[in-house]
Amino acid sequence: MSDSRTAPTLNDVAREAGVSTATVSRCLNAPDKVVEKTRIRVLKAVDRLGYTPNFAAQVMAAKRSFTIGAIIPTMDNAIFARGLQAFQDELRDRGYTLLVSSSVYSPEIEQEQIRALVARGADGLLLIGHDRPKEVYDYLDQHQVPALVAWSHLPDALLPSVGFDNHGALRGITEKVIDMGHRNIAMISGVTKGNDRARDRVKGLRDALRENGLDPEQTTVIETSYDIEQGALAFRDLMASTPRPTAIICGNDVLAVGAIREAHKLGIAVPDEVSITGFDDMELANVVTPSVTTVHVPHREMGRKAARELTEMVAGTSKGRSTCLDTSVVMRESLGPPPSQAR
Amino acid sequence: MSDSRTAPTLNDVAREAGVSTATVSRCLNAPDKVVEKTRIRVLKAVDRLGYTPNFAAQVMAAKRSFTIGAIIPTMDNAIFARGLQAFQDELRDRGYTLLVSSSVYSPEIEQEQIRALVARGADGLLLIGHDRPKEVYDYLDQHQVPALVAWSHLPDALLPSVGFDNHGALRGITEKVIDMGHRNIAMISGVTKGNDRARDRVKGLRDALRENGLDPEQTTVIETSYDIEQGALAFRDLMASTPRPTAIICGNDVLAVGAIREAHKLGIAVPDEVSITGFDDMELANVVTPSVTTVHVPHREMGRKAARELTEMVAGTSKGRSTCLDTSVVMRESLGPPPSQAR
DNA sequence: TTGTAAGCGTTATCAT
DNA sequence: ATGATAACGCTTACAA
Repeated sequence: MSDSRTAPTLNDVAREAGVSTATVSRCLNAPDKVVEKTRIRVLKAVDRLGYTPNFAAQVMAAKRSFTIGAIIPTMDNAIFARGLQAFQDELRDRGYTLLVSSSVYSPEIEQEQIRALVARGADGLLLIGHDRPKEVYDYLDQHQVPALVAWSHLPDALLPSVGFDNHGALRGITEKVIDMGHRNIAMISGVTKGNDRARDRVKGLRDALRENGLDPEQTTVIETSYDIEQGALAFRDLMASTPRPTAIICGNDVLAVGAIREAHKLGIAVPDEVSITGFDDMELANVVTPSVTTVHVPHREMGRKAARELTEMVAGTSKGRSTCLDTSVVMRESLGPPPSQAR
Repeated sequence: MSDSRTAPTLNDVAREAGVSTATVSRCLNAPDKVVEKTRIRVLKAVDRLGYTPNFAAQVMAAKRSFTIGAIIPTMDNAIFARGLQAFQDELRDRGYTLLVSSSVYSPEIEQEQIRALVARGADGLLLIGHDRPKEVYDYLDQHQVPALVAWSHLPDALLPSVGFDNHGALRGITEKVIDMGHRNIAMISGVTKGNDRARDRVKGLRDALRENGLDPEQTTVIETSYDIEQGALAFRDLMASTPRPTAIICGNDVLAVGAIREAHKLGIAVPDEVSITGFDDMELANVVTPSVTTVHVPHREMGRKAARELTEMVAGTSKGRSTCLDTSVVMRESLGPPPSQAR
């Protein structure tokens, strides 16, 4: 039917239907502005040719893409999966398409991906956390691209955020650990450089210790990447130190699971000999043995709320409102009182 | 510096540097076609204005985007994460950007996402599995978009694929189970509709049973979505049936982990009372207790190979070669001999 | 080596 | 209600 092996354009459709390109465009974008008879004819032509609008051309002409970009630190584990899926679902409902890419926890790559997404006409951007070079913010400002931060909440940051209080959450779980009777506590944290969530969590630990008369300076904090293997390694180190901590607070469930696995391997009973806690309440946390006491984060709600807020920002209905969602500690098996000889 | 609150264009740069737009374009795309002195002047202007090329315009003019799209069934768990990360890494090395979206296991959404990605000028597409309406293939054909299938390998499919033999892999693990002495085997499978991987795995089970003198008709196969909770539910059903199976083969590690968790809850010992196997060798599988005997899939290798093949297809260097990667059974704790009274 | 200008496929503003 | 036609920002012959 078509003259050659190439995608049909508006022009082809117009010719096929015997109308102008303007009419075809209207049929597609404002059907009520064209009389039924012509419309049917045009739509038939569209069907016959299998026409799909060229997006690049649309973006150029309309300066609007109904596309939202999201850049997450990693796709390699499920930390961001649930929240992002909810984000996409809500966006779909609102007529937007989500494009995702990963920065592999590298600021340079994130910057590159931001440029890629913006250049691609993304109407808005979802970013994770607030930590990034100032020039990125300048860039967003110059290009007038609305951006929203998730997974972190800072009231007076450069960008609005739909997140939660990482500092408070970790302080909360630390308090539970202290209430259990633990006095010798260590932490396995994610890499804090360029990661405000990880940094706030460590701060939360320190503050909770201080407020309870414990010395933050005497507390070991091992920093490592979010990886089961790394969690295991860090745990092994911690168990070799004297005095051995009776509770290990992990900055993330993945690390906690790594620690639990290593404990199992070393024949150290959890929580009888050492307690372990996580953060995120990933599915993983409730599946390992013992199940992980952790901080529950309302990922789905965060994703949905972020989608709503960001689309409103894009539509110009909102200047960007920040939301702080509640987290809670989920008590499971991996946290118990310290062994009696340690008292 | 800039006249207004809008992104600078080629024209702005050209004016700023006192050259034509063609020269600016050349500086960016073919630097050696312009003399050093001009180039420096231009690049300075680019810098000063914070210029980023408008991608839509580039795509329209050059009909090339250096973008690859991937549509995966879900981001909600880690099944595709590892392979996809490797895919992206390799693409980056080759100068391509990856855009991912999820179809939520729905053919309609997949189709919509394909159109979105193609309309956005994706140079090539990565799809999961071969099962989809013919019109999708027609669409890809008409738009001349190279596409590659992963996670599945079918020699004579419409699209080339870099995957593995789902049928053979499940047959392989079933044989191990039979060799262990099991005669009463059941399966918890993923949804097979529109999913050739899941379907091939079920077929693999049936064939292995038949080849070993067992009756596939007498074997219960429960079909459910890839979800820990669903795996748990299915396991509970299976345990309530008579005669109770002594081994449960799961179509996926997520299901296996759900089953293990439920066994734990029901006080059924794994593998002493019932053996459980998985598929994929996700990180998860080696972290639960007992660890899951499963089919190892070379996800990273698959991702890298797929990226190489697809970029070659895009470049026109390859017409699309299919590769079948090897899988292997990883023996862990969840598979053991059947309880003696069941013999 | 550099500039000119014709597209690329839409949308949107005017006319008609 | 429909049709011309000028953008949109870039690439790329072709000219100079």
